[in-house]
Amino acid sequence: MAEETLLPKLGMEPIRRRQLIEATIAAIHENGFADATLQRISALAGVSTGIVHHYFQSKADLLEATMRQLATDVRAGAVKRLRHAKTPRDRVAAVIDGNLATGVLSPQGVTAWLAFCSQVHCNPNFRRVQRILIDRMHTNLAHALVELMPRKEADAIAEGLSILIDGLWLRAALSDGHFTPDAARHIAHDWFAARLAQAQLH
Amino acid sequence: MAEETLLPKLGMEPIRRRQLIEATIAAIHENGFADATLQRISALAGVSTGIVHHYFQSKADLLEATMRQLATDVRAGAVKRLRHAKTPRDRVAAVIDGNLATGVLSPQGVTAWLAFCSQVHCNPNFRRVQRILIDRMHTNLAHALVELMPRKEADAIAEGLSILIDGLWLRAALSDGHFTPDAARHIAHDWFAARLAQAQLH
DNA sequence: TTTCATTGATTGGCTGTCCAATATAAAAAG
DNA sequence: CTTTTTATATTGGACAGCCAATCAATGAAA
Repeated sequence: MAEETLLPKLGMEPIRRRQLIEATIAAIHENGFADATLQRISALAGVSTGIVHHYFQSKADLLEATMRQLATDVRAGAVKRLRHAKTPRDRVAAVIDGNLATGVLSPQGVTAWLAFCSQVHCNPNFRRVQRILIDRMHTNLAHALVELMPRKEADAIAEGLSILIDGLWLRAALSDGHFTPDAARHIAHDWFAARLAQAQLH
Repeated sequence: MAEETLLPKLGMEPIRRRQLIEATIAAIHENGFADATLQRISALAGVSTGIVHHYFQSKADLLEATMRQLATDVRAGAVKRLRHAKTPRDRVAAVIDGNLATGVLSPQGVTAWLAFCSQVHCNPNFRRVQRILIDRMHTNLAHALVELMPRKEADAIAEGLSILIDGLWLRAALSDGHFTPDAARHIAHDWFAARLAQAQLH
């Protein structure tokens, strides 16, 4: 897509890798996982088909790198916000807002992530990436909540909240733009507040 | 899969269609959407490859019929339970239990459904099927809740609950069996109770 | 010169689709 | 109760087309 006017012929690797990963996400968004061929991907990236195997071992390698990139981007949003959080409630809010940030919930990103999720069962590498992301989200939430309530309850609420966030991702992918990140965050905060209020009654 | 000992040579259509749809679900579960080829599907069904085009116009037709079948099965679970529900709360419980019934949350079923969802953006037919299912779930929930609170709040809770249920489906697909339908229903009921309690405070 | 970057044609394999050939059960005719 | 006819059911191979992967050749910077 982006045409570099100058031609830096050395150190192209990180540039091309990122370019191809972006193109892979776009191709999955447009054609679906099954029809995201190397031809379409390299065309979207504005390079020849042969170049893919110069920077990635195989198509599977490119796909795995793409999923890793998506996971890293999501994770970065939460980590950034967690640094400025003081109270346990702040930290829960940081996880919610990080995982449902506007950049994270882009139509292309969520569609691609969903496609990778649908392959988790038959691809151990995909499963590992997905597992790590979910586990870290759960850990962050549970660590914050355990300061407010017994461990058992904290775990239960952390699990429920992470599932709700998953549902919001899914809805964002399915409604493709007509469901704003703002609305998603509002729903998550709302339901968490209700659940927390009930937990602190007894 | 199932071998019919007698050979009824007439009226095979409904039998074969169901057989191929089941095999499609199994193939997606085992190989993923992209590698669920007609060869694998027909092999799983125990028939030749040519027979697919005798009962379905094309592979796309078979896939669409498969997604429709999954949607119909889910819907049937909710409709059945709704008939015996008297109070608004009963009806909400019916929707929750119907959409998260043990049969509905089978590993094969949720994996296949998730795969279809990942194609929703680039396939209008898939999008239509998915839309109808979500809309009906929302309508059922909202109709029940509007008897307990103002329409605006009822809509909000209906939307949140349907998103939570989506998240539970997703989690069931990703954890592939290690997440029981019982646990899913418990989480849904729990969070709904908390949200309802908060809504009725003012 | 040497090394990295890039191209585009080629290859072998697998895909969905189509189709002629065959088998079987039901219906019709003798 | 046969025999013939008809319609349905099923097979497996042929076909063109597309795929990922490979590679020899070329271009450009160091």
